Amino acid sequence: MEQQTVIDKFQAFVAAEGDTLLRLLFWAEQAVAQQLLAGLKERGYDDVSMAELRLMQQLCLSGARITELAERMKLSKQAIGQLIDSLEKKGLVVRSPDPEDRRAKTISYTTQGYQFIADVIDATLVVEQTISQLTGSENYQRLKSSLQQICDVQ
Amino acid sequence: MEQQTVIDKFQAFVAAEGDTLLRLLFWAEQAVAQQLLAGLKERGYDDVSMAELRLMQQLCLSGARITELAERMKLSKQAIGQLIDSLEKKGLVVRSPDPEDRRAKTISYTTQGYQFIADVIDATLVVEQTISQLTGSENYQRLKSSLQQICDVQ
DNA sequence: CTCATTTAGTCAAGTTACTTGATCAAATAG
DNA sequence: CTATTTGATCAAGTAACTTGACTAAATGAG
Repeated sequence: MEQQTVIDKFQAFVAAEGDTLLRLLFWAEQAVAQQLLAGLKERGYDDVSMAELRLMQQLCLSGARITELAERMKLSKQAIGQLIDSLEKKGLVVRSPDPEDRRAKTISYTTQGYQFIADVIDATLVVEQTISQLTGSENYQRLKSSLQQICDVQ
Repeated sequence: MEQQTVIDKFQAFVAAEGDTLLRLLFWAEQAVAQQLLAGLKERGYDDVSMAELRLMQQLCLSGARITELAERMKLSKQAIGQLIDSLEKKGLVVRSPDPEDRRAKTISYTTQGYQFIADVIDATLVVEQTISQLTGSENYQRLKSSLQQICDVQ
């Protein structure tokens, strides 16, 4: 009976507050990722994983060295190296020697990789517009800025 | 130069719209998960993974049979079975024969599992309160309901 | 009632997305 | 100029899944 109250407590919490923030974030991310992957499939890409996609995006936004990518994505250099291997095999990126540091390598898009990223942006715009219409654009802006605030804490 | 415009386009999008919704969801979830795991560590739990934690929560909210848990969590029955194995080894749940169906098994918390879930609820409340103060409680409610809307589409 | 089918769960093996530890060569600091 | 740090890689291990094959129990149709 002490035990039952614990479950009751949680269920009452869920009833009152709606689902847990963490669960909502998890499922919302799953849903949006699914929509984006579907959009990419329509555009002819069906063998790129979310991990690879995240790296392709990060490559747009920050430096092109493995060490920097690892820092930004909060992963080990080895993890990034493996993802680069995979993207290289798929013909989306290439490693080339860094002119400023002979230990380092610069990661850059192939022509095919640029096309891919263009399609990702396109598909992303569609997904974001759909969701903006769903929530209302005012709520959508607020949603994004609240999420940004949560990220900024770390 | 055609290629450069693609990156420019994305960077312009990011500059104008803030980060991508998907990236924000990803990083926000990471941040909140980290806070919750830290809270659980303070309460003496340091060997429970997020996958296990999600299952422990789901067990509160819906039926206790592997098949139903698999449906709710959108995972295979085998995946749930493996997580149950692991949670059983940690002493948090037990399998017992289902009285209504001799093929089936009922998953229930051990005493230790109930205590764990009570601590999860406690830690969750702290995390949610912290974030609610960060965003403002009005924004926080809007955030949750927008996320719920996004989840409901699927 | 019986036989065919579906359903609940498990076993085994494979994949993805990571991790840690060791190593090597190049850069940098004292 | 030597000692240390840094950028990347090799190798091996783990977590969190997946698919496919299987068993036993439930169900439904004739």
